[in-house]
Amino acid sequence: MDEKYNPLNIEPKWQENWDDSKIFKVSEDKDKEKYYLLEMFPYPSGKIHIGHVRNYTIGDVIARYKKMQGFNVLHPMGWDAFGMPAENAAIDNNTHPAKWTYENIDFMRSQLKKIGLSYDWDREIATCKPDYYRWEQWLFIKMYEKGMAYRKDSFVNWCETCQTVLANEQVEDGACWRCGKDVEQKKLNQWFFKITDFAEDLLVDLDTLSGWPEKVTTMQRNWIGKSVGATIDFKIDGFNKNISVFTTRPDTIYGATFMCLAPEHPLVTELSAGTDMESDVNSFVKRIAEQDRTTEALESYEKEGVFTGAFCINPLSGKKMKIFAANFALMDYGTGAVMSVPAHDQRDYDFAKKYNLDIQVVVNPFDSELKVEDMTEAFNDEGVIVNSGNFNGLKNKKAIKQITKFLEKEGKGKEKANFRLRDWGISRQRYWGTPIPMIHCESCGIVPEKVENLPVTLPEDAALRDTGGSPLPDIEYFRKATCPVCGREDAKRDTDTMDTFVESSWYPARYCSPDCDTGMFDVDAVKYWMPVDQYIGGVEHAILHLLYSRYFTRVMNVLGLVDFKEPFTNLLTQGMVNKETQKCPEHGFLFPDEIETKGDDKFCSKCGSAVETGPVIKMSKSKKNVIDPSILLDKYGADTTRLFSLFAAPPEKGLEWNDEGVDGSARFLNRVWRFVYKVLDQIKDKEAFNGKPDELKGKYQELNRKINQTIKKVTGDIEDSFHFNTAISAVMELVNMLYSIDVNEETANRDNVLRLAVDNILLLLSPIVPHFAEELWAELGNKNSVSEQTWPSYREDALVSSDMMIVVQINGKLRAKFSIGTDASDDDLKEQALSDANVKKHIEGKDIRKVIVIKKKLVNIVV
RNA sequence: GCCGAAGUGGUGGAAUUGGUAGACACGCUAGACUUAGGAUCUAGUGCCGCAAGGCGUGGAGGUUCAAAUCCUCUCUUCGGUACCA
Repeated sequence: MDEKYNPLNIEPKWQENWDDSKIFKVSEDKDKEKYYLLEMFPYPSGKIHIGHVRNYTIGDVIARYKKMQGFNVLHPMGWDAFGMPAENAAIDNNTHPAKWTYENIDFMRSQLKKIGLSYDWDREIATCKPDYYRWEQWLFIKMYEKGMAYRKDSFVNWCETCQTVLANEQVEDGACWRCGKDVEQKKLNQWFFKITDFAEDLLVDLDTLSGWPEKVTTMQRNWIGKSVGATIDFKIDGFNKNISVFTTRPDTIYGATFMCLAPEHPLVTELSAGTDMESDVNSFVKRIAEQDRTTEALESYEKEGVFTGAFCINPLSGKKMKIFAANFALMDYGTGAVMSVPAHDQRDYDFAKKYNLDIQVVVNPFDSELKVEDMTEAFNDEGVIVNSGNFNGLKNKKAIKQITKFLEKEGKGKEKANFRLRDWGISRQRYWGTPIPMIHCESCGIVPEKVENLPVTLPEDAALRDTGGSPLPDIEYFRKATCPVCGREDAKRDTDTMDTFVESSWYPARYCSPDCDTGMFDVDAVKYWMPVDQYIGGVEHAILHLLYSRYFTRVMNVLGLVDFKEPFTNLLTQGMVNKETQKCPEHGFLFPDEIETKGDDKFCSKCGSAVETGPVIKMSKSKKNVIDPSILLDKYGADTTRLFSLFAAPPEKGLEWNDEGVDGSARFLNRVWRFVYKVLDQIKDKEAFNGKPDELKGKYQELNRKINQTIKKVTGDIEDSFHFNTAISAVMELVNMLYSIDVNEETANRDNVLRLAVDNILLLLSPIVPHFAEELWAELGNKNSVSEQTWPSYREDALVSSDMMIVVQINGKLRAKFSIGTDASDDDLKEQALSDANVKKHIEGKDIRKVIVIKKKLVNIVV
C-alpha cells in the first residue's frame, strides 16, 4: 500500500474497472425491489460546470447508497440534445449543429466518467437521434388524432434574435429566457398541445405529491392559477347579442357600472362600426396592438380606453352600462371582457375616475358605511351587501353563492372556474429540433404523416443561414411531400420543429428500454421501473419542465401507454450554484481565468483594464461566471471534488461558489488514508468486532459506541433529508477520535474494534468517495467491490452509555456540568447539582424557589 | 403589489417534540517538527473584559423555570409571479 494518497493514480483504475465489469448495468429483476433514480439530463453545451458536478454527485451518492441497501437501482444518463445554442454555435464556428452536438456529448461524457458516476451507460440516450424523436412524432400524431394537438392563429411571443416563438413559460421578465432579447408579439398559425384540458387534474394531484418540496407545488399551483367565480351574460342594448364576462365577484354585480372589452375582442369593431366612434375606436385598437408588451413596458402604461358607442344592460340592476375597449382587458384570459365595479376593484376605480364614470357602492365594511365622495380607493375587503335588491344585508361571501345561483336560475349566468394556464404552443421556427410530422395538402388540408414513414428525419446536410432562422423551408427534398391521404405529390411538409421541452417531457420512460424500436418504450419495462422514485435537478425547472412532464404522463396515461399519472414520486430541488460576475469595460464579461489579480485589485488579462465585479448570480455560460470543475478534478481528483461539493452545504440550498475550503476535504481523505496505512498490518487479518460492549474497556468501548453512533447518524442524514454535509461531519468526528486513541494499548479486542472502525468508515464514505473507498477496501484484503457490500447497520446495545452528562443551570444560565450514572434518580441529580462548588457560589444568600429536573439532561435552579 | 423561503462567528455551515448556541470544516494566531510540503502535529480562536463576569442567533416586544426554535409586529435578502377581472 502506498504511504500517500494519490487520487490521480487510483481513480482511472477504478473507473476502468467499473466500466469493464459493467457493475452498474441493471435489468428488470422481479425478485428485487426497484429504485429509479434520475438526475435531470444536461444540455450538451460543451463542458460540464460545477453545478452539474454538484447535481450528479448528489444523485450518485443516493444511487450507490440505495444499491448497497439492496435495491435494484436504475441510474441512467443522457442528453437533452436539441436546441438553439447548437445552431448559434454552428453559425459562429462554421460547423454543423449535429457535429457540434455530438462532439460536445463525447467530451462531456468523458468528463462525467472522470467524476466516477455510477451510470448504466448502456442506456444512454440523445434526444437528437432519429430513433428517439421518431417516437415523439408518433406520440404527436396520436395526440393529433385525439384532438390533444391542434392548430390555431395566435399572438405569440416572438424573439427576433432567435427568430422563433417562445412559450409563456419561456419568457422571463418580458425577455427571451435564452438570449435575453425583449420579446415582441406576432400573429402566427401554430401547433398547440391542449394542456388546459388537464388544468384541474394537474392542480388537484399536486396534493398527492407529498414527496415534492412544497415550494415547487406552490409555484405550480400559482402557475395553473385557478379562480372560481361565474360567467355572466350582459345583453347589448340595441343588438341581439350578449357579452359574456368572467368574474370572481358576482356579489358586486349591482355595482357594475360599465363594461371593458379587450381591444382585440371581436365585438369592439362590430359595435363601433358605422358609429361616430368608429375612427376613434379603430385608431385606439391599432395603437394598442402595436404597443410593446414586455412586462416592463406594461407597468408603465396608464389604464386607458375608448367608448365604443354601445351600451349593455346590467342583468340584475337593469341599468345601462357604457361599453369600452380598454388596454387592461386581456383577450386570452376569461372571456376577454370585464364587468367593471369601480367601488370594489382598484383598476376599475382608477378607470372610472379618469373617465368620470358612475361609482356605486354595493359592499360596506362590517363597521361603517362607505360614501362615494369620501372614497380614495376601491374597497375590496369582506363586508355586507347593500344597494343590491333582495340580497341586501348578506355577507358578501354568502352573496357570491346566492347571486350565482339566482343568475343560473334566470339563465343569465353560470358558476365557472377559470385558469391562468394556457395551452402549450410548441411550434418553433428552428432547424435543430424534432420535425413536426404533419403534411399540408391542397386537397386534404393538414394531415399526419403515415406512421410507417416515421421518423420524419431532420436533413443532416442543411446549410444554416447566417441571419439565423431555419433553413428547413429552403430544402426542397425535405419540404416536398406526398400526401398520405390522396397521394398528391405537391404537398408540403410542415417545416417547423417542436419545442425542446417536448423531448424532456417523456425521456424518463425511454430510459427503461432505450433501444425499443416497436414503440416509445417497452410497456413491461416501464411497468417495472416507472415512476421515478427520486428525481433531482435545479429549482429553476420548478414550473417549465416539471409541469410539462406531468402533463405528458397524463397524455400517455389517457392513451393507455402507462398506468400512472405522476412521473416523479419524490423530487429534490437542488439550489443553484452562484458566482459573482466579472466585467471588463472593453471586453465585457470575463471568465475567471481571464482575470489577473494584483493584491485585491483585478485586471483583464487581455487589455489590463480594471475589472468590475458584478452581482452574485446563477452560473451561466453567457455571463461567464462559471467554474470549470476540470481544474479541481486535475488537481485534487474526483473524490475530493465530490466530497467538497457535498460538504459545502445541504443540497437544497443555493451556494455561492468558493473553493477555499477544498483543501480541508483533501486533508480529510489524507487523514483517513494515513490512519489505514498506520494500522493496516494490525487489522488486515482480523474480524470486525461484533460483540457486546462489556467485552471492551475504556477508550475502546467508547470508540465502539462512536462507531455505532456514526452509522446511525449517517444513515439517518441520508435517509431523512439527503443532508450529506452533516453525515460527512459525523465521519470526521469518528476519524478525529481514532487519532486521539492509542492503537498500541494492550486491551481486549483492540484490533477488532479498529477493524470495525475502518470497515465502517469506508462503507459509509463509499457512496461519496467511491474510488478512495474501493482502493482501501481492496487493501484490506477484500475481493469484491465496495459498492456490492451491504450498507452497515448499528447495534442498539452499543449505543448505550453508562454515564450521562448533566447540565446545571441557575435561572436558565449554564453554571456547571457533571457526569453521573444513567441509573441516577431525579433526587440524585438535584443533590449532585446543589453540591457543586460553582453552583453553591451562585445561590449563596438567595432563596431557591424551584428546582426543575429534566431526565437525562439538566437541572435548572430558580432563585 | 401578491406568493414562498431564508437571516446564526471573519467564512461555509451545525443545533428545532423549547433544554449546554456555534458541531464539523475553512481561515487566522502562536508554537513544534522536518526530507521545506498544497505536509504533519500541539494549543488557541463568537464579542466585550486583566479578571470576576457580562453580552450574544437581523430588530422590537411577548409566552416560559428555560427560546436560534413558539406567538405578535418589523427590517433585510433571495426566489417565483404580476394589468388574471
